[in-house]
Amino acid sequence: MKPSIPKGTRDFSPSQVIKRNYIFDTIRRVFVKYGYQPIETPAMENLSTLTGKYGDEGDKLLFKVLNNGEYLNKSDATAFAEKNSAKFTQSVSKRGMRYDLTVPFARYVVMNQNDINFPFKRYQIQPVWRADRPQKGRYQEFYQCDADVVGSDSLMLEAELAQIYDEVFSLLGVNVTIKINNRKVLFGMAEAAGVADNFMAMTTAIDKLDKIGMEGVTKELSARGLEDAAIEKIQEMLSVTTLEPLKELFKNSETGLKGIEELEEFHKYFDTKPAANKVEFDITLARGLSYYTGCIFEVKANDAVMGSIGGGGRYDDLTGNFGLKGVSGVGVSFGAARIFDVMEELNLFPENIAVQLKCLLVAFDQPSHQYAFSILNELRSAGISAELYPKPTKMNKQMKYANARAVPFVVVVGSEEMNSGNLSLKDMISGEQEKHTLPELIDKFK
RNA sequence: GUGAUUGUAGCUCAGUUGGUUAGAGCGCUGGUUUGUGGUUCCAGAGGCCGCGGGUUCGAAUCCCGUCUUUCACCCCA
Repeated sequence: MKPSIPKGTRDFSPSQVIKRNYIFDTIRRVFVKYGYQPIETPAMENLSTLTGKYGDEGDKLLFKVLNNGEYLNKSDATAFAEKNSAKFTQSVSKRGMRYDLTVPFARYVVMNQNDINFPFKRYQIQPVWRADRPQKGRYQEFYQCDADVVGSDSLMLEAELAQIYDEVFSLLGVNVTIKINNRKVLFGMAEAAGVADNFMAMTTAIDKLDKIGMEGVTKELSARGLEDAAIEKIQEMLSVTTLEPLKELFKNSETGLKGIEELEEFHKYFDTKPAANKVEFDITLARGLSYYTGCIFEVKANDAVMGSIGGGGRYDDLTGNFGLKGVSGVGVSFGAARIFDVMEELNLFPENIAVQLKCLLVAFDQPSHQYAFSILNELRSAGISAELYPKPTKMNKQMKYANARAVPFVVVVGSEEMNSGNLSLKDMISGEQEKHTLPELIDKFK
């Protein structure tokens, strides 16, 4: 059979994993510095944990795991006859692949609430799965790197998370704009326009502003049943780029004013330290995930065409779904695959991270091969990443292998070297060769 | 889920209006050389032409289905 992998999934070669780990390590270091602790959760969750948390669209994108055993005995024959896939699926699948890291985290918090010391700051770097059609920068399996805090509603945490974004992306060398808005501001906008009932329709429409333009948004809003007068009011508010003018517009919306207050509070904390990247209020930022209730974030790369490479926000009642009320949470997520693509496109990976092997030993014959193995042991004992070609075959072949491995140095060992103890060190870039004793070599490689 | 698009050697791709044993470059293997690679020279291996069906004397080529690729929409990291 011809080997293949499922659509939307990828293999990662050594150099890709090394680059990806470079991103992960950078993110992890910053998370730890800000006091976040690691947890991991299973790839599979009970479907009941996942469904209903991401909206109808999200539910459709959940990967379901077929039950084991004689699952057809217990299946819903009526639903099958009616060709009701959703209902039938319920009867043959009780587990699903996790769709993000936030909902499993909320589940974890509720299950472990007695052992957790609140506020609880955790980070998590694991893959998630979505049954989406693959596209540019979209896969069915991808890594998320999340940091969340639960058990405090302090706006200081929003500021801290924005600082994490700023610090990670400046370490990686990616210029970004951190966009911030507040769901309460969006609700205030709906109230001010008199369309509070159509809040969700309004937010999904204006979220597309940068893509389809004001004209497209107008069309979309009127298609969703909004009155012309309301649309006009919304358009007026969408052109606002600062908080001040909104205060007058929101004078009858308690929620809207609260949103403005929260954003101001955020800035009181955040502005105490200069940031490397721009943090920008964007009233058109809406975000699809329906569990957000307060501040929302989105990060876009300035120098590459790519969807958002990070997002997050505050969710006041995510644990409420699992029976723990009154625990507020806020978190951010990094899209590792997209960050990878952006860094690749802009050539931002450091040159030397892919080269881990310091030197390759090659031997001419069997006695010198064994002697070279003892040299290899010495180098490794000194903490140097080294390798010996497994057989003393033709030099041509061994050198070709060295090239393919992109190793910077080759140590050539033959009877001459074995007798004198002076080893031939070949610089694979310049092609030059010189003799060194073992201690000299160790010194050079360190 | 909707609309397009792609599939031929390990990789990148040719393959004429349907016509005999399907080609190239790179890579790979062996030889040449031989105490030295990123530069030769010679030889060789490797293809259910994505998969299934159909039209035809004859299909890589035309038709249908299916899977896959890429892209846009929906949605989203």
